[in-house]
Amino acid sequence: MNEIERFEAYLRAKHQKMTQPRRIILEAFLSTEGHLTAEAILLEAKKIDPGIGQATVFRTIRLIENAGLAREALQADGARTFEHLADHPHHDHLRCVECGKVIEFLNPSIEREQKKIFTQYSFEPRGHTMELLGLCPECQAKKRGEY
Amino acid sequence: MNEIERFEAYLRAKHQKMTQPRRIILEAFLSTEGHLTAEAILLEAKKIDPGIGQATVFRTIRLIENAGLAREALQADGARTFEHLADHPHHDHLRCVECGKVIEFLNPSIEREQKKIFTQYSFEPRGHTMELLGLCPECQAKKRGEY
DNA sequence: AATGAGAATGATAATCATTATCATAATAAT
DNA sequence: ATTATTATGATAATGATTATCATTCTCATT
Ligand SMILES: [Mn+2]
Ligand SMILES: [Mn+2]
Ligand SMILES: [Zn+2]
Ligand SMILES: [Zn+2]
Repeated sequence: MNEIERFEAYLRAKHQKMTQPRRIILEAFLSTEGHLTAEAILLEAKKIDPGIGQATVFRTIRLIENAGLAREALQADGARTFEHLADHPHHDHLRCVECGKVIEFLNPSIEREQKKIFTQYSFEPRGHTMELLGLCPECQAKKRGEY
Repeated sequence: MNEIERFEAYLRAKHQKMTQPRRIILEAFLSTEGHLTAEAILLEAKKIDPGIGQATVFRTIRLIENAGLAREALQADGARTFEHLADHPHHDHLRCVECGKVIEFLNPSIEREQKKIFTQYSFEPRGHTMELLGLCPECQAKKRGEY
């Protein structure tokens, strides 16, 4: 079952409707990689149909998220960003505080410890966010005056 | 050196001034525990001096943060929250997605692995955020119908 | 203690991302 | 095809944070 089909199944289960705008927004979103802002998704969707409204993008992103096809990536400054999960297993982020570069990684040992913490406090796991913040090698060089 | 003195030293180093509002806001902030929103800090500060303006609270929080006396706690919904670091070593958070309850913890093994990741990618560490999200025991009980 | 340049304050307006509203249009079950 | 229901998009509203700016406060210097 592909992403579109999964989205349709989700909507059916919720007695909601699959529509042209929703299909277009999902396609636009899936067509890109990385962390997208609602505005970026709107721009991409408008390439397919210029009539798409941004309210619909906000609404549809939430649907896609609830359908389990996307997750919110830790928001940088102003706007929230989202990343889709197609062919993209769980990972966390290492971000450069200077240039914003993002490296995705997965550390099994950390994931294991996190599970232990849920167990220790009898919490039912629902997810986690983790972002490591640092200065990337390039920005370190710039700081040193190597232009 | 206590918190107020550290704040004064920070301001002096930056050629900025210690003022009555700044002192009051810092005191109000320090007088509480937990994760405070700017508005909550304003309310606390107004108990000391009702004339304090909320713009000054926003400005002063940022100063306090840059002085290394506070950090932003992962924002829940709308408003950012801050927690002071006095007598409060580094920790991460386990939050209930239902009732918002927060448990603070520190896992040395995770901290160690995070350092390794910085090293692996040659990033100069600047910090990290981590929040585990789950359902607390009480909210699990409620979900089961035990009211 | 008085001065004065620079910095800070607080009231208010401005931003900007996200939500709410609502009249109109699209969807899907019958 | 009918129709009850839901979705859309334009627009206004919201709410947290920032910017503006005339007035007031600080503090190094006299
Ligand atoms: Mn990612
Ligand atoms: Mn905390
Ligand atoms: Zn960088
Ligand atoms: Zn709970």
